[in-house]
Order: sequence, then structure tokens, then C-alpha cells
Amino acid sequence: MQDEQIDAMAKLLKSMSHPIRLKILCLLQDKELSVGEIRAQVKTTNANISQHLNILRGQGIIDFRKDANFIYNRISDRRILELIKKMHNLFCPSL
Amino acid sequence: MQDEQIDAMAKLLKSMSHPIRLKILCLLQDKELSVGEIRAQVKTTNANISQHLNILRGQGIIDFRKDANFIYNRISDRRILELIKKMHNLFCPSL
DNA sequence: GTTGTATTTCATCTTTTAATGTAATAGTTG
DNA sequence: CAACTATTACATTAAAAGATGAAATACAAC
Repeated sequence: MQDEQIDAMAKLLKSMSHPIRLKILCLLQDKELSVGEIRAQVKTTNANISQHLNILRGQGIIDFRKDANFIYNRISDRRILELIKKMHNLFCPSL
Repeated sequence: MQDEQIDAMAKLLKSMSHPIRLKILCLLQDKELSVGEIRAQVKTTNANISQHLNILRGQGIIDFRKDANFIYNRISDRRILELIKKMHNLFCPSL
């Protein structure tokens, strides 16, 4: 890996390496969820969720669609799904 | 994944998500290296390298052996090797 | 248009992380 | 033991990330 790729990869990992964001990604593994549905599972404020979602969006990890006044989020990069799956296999093989 | 596992995983990812630390891990993929050898490839100070190594050690990602006044570092967790390999495949398939 | 719900933006504060320089430690060689 | 090399520890500073609360936006329903 060249330095530029390492930097990009580090940035990607960093965006995944916050407990709230990692949890959001896990929740979004198999379905899309609105902000409110996410907040119900992640114990923090709406504003905080929103900020974390923005980080994931900025990184291109997730995107969203609007429906009425709900915003449904989903993982937009298949590689992230694979990476999460791999981490799961490696570090939580029993589940 | 339960919350505790998510927290642990996030912590692990965080320790890998700094460009210098990720580069160190890449360098250590196939061989052990002394602090000086690492510093030669990562452009920063000795003290800084040392601090980053400490973070990786604290996380149990790498360990080291002493020989004379050199300290040789290596990746001690096979799962980290696999994870790096997977990231490589997913995000830099051309290399 | 007013009310209500969902989400975001903004500003601020706090906490954490990273970098830097210097001093200290450990080991080697003469 | 003096001089030297490699590495770490410590203290300080600088920078970035995270949380919080209040205000703003967007849409829907009445």
C-alpha cells in the first residue's frame, strides 16, 4: 500500500471506529432505518445521531432516501458490508 | 453484536485508524522491525513512533522482543493480519 | 396557516488525541 | 566507567473529536 492509500484507509477506519457509528453500521447491515429508529437503539440525542450519520455520509459509507418526514439510511458501499462481516467472523465467531 | 463487543471492536478499529499506526501494521505484515527501521519508513520522530507503538501494544495488536539495544516488533494477533489482508483486497484490489 | 413530528444546523464546551522537545533508561563497546 | 546508540517516559502544547442544548428547516395533517 502506498501512503496515500494508507491515509485514505485510515480515514475510513476512523469513521467506523466510534462505538455509535459502528453500532449504526451494524444495525444497517441488513435493513434501512430512519434516524428515529436508529436513535431508539442507540442511546443518545437526535442531534448526536445526526452528526454521526453525517460523518458516515461524508465518507460515502451510507446514503439515504427521504420519505415524508423520515429519512431512511442504508449502507451504500458493499465493501463495508464485507468488512463488517469479516470483523464479525474474526472477532465474534461464536455469535 | 452486543454493545460490549461493539465497544471493544470500535476501540480496536480506533487503534488502527491513525495513518502512522496503520502504516506500521502494514510494514509489520510480513516481517518484524525495530523501532529505528520503522522510523526510517514513517517520517516522524522516535518519540512519536514510540507512543504509537505503545498504543498498538496496549491493544494487544503487536508485541516485541529485545535484542541488544534494539526492540523488534511484530504483529501478535493473527486476526489483525487477516483483517488487513481483507481491507487490502476490498479497497486496493489492483495492488 | 397553525400545530406537530422528524431531522438538521449551529455554537459552545469538554474531552481526547497527537506532536514536540527534553530528559531518562537500557544496553553495547572500547 | 565513559561514550555511544536505541528506545522510552514525561511534560507541554496544539489540534481534533464528541456531546449538548437551542434554534432552524422540512414535511404532513388538520
